[in-house]
Amino acid sequence: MRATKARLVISKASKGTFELNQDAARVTTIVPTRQATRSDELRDHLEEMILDGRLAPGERLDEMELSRRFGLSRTPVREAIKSLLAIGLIETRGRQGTHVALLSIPAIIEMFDVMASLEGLCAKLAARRATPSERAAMRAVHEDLVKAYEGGDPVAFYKVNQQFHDLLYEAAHTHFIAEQAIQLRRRIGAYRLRATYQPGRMLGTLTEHVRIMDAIDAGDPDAAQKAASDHVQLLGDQLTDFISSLPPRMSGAQ
Amino acid sequence: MRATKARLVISKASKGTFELNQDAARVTTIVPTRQATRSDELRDHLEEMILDGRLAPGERLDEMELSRRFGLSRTPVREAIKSLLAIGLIETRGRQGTHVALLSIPAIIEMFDVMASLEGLCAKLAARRATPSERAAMRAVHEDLVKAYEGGDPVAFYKVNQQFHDLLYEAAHTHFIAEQAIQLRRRIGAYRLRATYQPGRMLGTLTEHVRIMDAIDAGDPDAAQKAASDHVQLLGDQLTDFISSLPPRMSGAQ
DNA sequence: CGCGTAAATGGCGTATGCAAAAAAGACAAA
DNA sequence: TTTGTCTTTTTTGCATACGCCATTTACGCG
Repeated sequence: MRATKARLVISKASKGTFELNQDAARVTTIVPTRQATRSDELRDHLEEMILDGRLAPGERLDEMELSRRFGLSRTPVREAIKSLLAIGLIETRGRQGTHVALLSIPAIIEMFDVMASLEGLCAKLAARRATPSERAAMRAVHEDLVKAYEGGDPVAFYKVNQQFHDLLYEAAHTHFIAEQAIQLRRRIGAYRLRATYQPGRMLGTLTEHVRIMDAIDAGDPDAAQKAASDHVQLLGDQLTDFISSLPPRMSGAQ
Repeated sequence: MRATKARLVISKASKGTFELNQDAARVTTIVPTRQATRSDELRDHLEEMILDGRLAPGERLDEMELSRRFGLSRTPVREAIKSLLAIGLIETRGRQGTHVALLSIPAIIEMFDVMASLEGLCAKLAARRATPSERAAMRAVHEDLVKAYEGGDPVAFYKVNQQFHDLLYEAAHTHFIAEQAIQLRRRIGAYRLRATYQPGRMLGTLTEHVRIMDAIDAGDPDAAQKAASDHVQLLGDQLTDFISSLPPRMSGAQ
């Protein structure tokens, strides 16, 4: 198989380019983002598949099958798998191949605990550090979220909601914490999406977001921390209630 | 280079065996732990080298050099690197190879913030869940810690202190949170050791530990959470003060 | 003497082949 | 029927080879 063979373009082409980092009006630094390798693309693609449920928890990831399916050799496949292994999204069971990680319900609860802490930290910092434009951006996205709610589109709601939280991380001006939060969000993303469908959750989200934004605007770090933490905790509670109510076979959790 | 060539046994031989998981008196599940591959060994070894400073922040990791040095081909080296990349211990700068991650001071501060949250969560859970024997074990290790303090041995103190925190995680009966805490502790471990040498830190640690244990014994989750969180936060504050006081060249942080 | 362009070199990403180990299956014996 | 062992097959782990890209260096031209 040579380079002439049709190469599958796996995911978004947002990589392999340059990011223009316009700090001030004058300086324009060019940060060369490493162009995505096939291994990177596959990793992102697999991650996406896991998160949106195309790869169910427990499902097997066969190296050769993936090679065939995506038209590359086993080497990049193995490297992608190694990455996902290190994050904890997948796990190896002896010699029986690698499988999408199964999350126990206690583990999910713990994850939401941690997530709540992280979001709380971000909100606390945002209350101290957010610029006026960042606050405005959050309000603006919140308007979008209201629209998505009124439109009754859970998927759009889920996406816009994610934007809101991204803005929160940005407003906190953190690097490590935001990174951890995003990584954790990925791990529980598959479950989190389901929570959106819970009755009353979308409306609850809206009011909770307002509470967070108000605290940030008021410059009250403690209130912001509590508001954000509670927000995530409520989500987690509702989700775990939901999962617990399902028959074990359907829950996707062992 | 064939298998006959002398193979470097890199690290602890704790893997490649079976773990007996005796749940009750009757059931004995056997969890086959995958035997450590060369890639895994190298990953652990590199991680150790990074943490104890043999690989300095910013130092380059050359694939071929590592292959030569450890007597294996580039493939397992690359896989080990991929794993460390995913964790964030190393990073790739453009096309110039991979380097040990440089931690900025703000990043270190954030890490201690997160660490404080995680420890707080564990303490909170421990206050609710710790068994009498677990509480007793913490007291016992604390006695060792006092002895290490009286003996004036910072390295021993550091190690026993780590034991204490491990016991805290255990008493919390968590899996995910403890895992996260340990992983994070590894990332800031190199800096944390230095904090032990700060004047008054060892004594402070002792009194703070007592506060944590008292809260746990009293069954007061909130007090335990705050005590543990404050404990880590104090450590972090003192450490960042110390690092900030160093000339930039010596700090190991950019 | 400086700058731009082209060749060279070093390193990285990917493909492929081989060997070993473990799981699965078949067959025989108790 | 069940169990134990041997064989087969599947799959993983590692080594090696090759092509490409980027950086660097050297040479020529202005």
